Amino acid sequence: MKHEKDSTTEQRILEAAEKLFYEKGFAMTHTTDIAKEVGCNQALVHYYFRTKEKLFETFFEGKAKLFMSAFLQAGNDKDSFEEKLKCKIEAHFDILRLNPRLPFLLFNEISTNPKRVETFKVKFGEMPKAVIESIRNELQQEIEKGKIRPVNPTELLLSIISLNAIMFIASPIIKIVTGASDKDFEKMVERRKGENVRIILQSLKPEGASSPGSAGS
Amino acid sequence: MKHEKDSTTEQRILEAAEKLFYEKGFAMTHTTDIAKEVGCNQALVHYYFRTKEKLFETFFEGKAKLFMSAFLQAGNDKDSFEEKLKCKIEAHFDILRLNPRLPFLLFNEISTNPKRVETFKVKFGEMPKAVIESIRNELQQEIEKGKIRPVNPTELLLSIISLNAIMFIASPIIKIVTGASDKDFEKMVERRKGENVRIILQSLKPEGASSPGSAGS
DNA sequence: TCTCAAATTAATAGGTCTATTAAATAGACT
DNA sequence: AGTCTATTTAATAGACCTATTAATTTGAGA
Repeated sequence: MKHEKDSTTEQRILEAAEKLFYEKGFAMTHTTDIAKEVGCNQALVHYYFRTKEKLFETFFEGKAKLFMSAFLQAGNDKDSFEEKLKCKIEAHFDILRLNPRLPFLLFNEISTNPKRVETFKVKFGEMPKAVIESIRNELQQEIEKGKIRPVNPTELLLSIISLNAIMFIASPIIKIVTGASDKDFEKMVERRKGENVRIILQSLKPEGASSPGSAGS
Repeated sequence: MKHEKDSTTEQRILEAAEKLFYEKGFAMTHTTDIAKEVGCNQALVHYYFRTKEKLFETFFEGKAKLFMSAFLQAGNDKDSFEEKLKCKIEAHFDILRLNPRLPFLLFNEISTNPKRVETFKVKFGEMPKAVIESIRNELQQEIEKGKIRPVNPTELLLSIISLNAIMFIASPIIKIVTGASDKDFEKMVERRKGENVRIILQSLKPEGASSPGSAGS
């Protein structure tokens, strides 16, 4: 009677599935591929996860939470608003760096598969709202002090997520366009992290701060 | 003998394919689906496009160029650098608004299918480089005048693309998180266009422009 | 009307993928 | 050793998908 959780085979199947789902998406990954990757019989994949759909959901749910987790914890010990925000941005960026295919997969599955939307709603729950409210609070204080211009927290969050995610979503195109090697690209990624912090912080500054030319409307 | 280009059927098949490829991606769209969408026999799809692969490439190539086209034409008649840039950003944004699934598809296919990378290289050719060089020129002049801080044109382009694309890539998540209706979302999109211009322009301002607090590193 | 090519369809070969089934294996416990 | 359960495999049913083929329809021109 052997049934320890995370024993070996089940775990290894899930890991192989993760790798392949990341690489090729749901539709292009077959249970046979997964079995081959693990080196086991294809029926085993179904033995443990019943259907490919369920296997994918296990994987998907596991990853979904990771995505925004950075915004909740990081930087709460820091004093200044800017430091806190910087920490959150960087923490999020680092999570994505460790899971470069994650944002893509998230957007992909939610866009193409109505089922995922439900999963996402249920599993994500109120987390994003909590994140947004927490940011709204912080923002409010700074806005009242006149240190930053009025900003919608949702939009701020979107800006951060988009700037952070894009390096990883667009990496193949970036490599093509710039002709960067993997090592070059790694450097670009690191640079980009700082750049994103700068862009965000600078975008928060109040109006009329050294505006050149006639930047009308 | 009937062989006018863009007659009807071939066109309609391509359009149906576009719709479905956008919605469900390459792998999840079947030639039978396309035929059903058109209301014709499935063999017709193959009659006109030989293989599903070729059909997709026709579609893909057609769309790929659209993506960056905005940066080449728009705003070249404007005087100030800021106006020019604003035009380009907005033109690009508007293209995406008309083709909301385009950025996603582009990233998706290039990421998951090595074949696409080649197609992209060949068909895109030097276009992105031309765009980048053109921007580099404009930037250089402004940087020398001290009106903006030193910025890598590639990174600027990436920032613009990412900010513009994200509304459309992430729209399902945004709708879930914010609970926005389609109409609300449409407003958000419009707002976002202006916001992106502002973020980009502000991010270009030189250092030390009304920096609040101790914005160290 | 007759002819011929293009357009369209019905039918199906051939391949692949998921999921199930039944049988074989291994390991713990008696 | 013998039993029992969990694990693993081989085999295959059943769907479904792409692509091809051969036959049918359509329409334009001789």
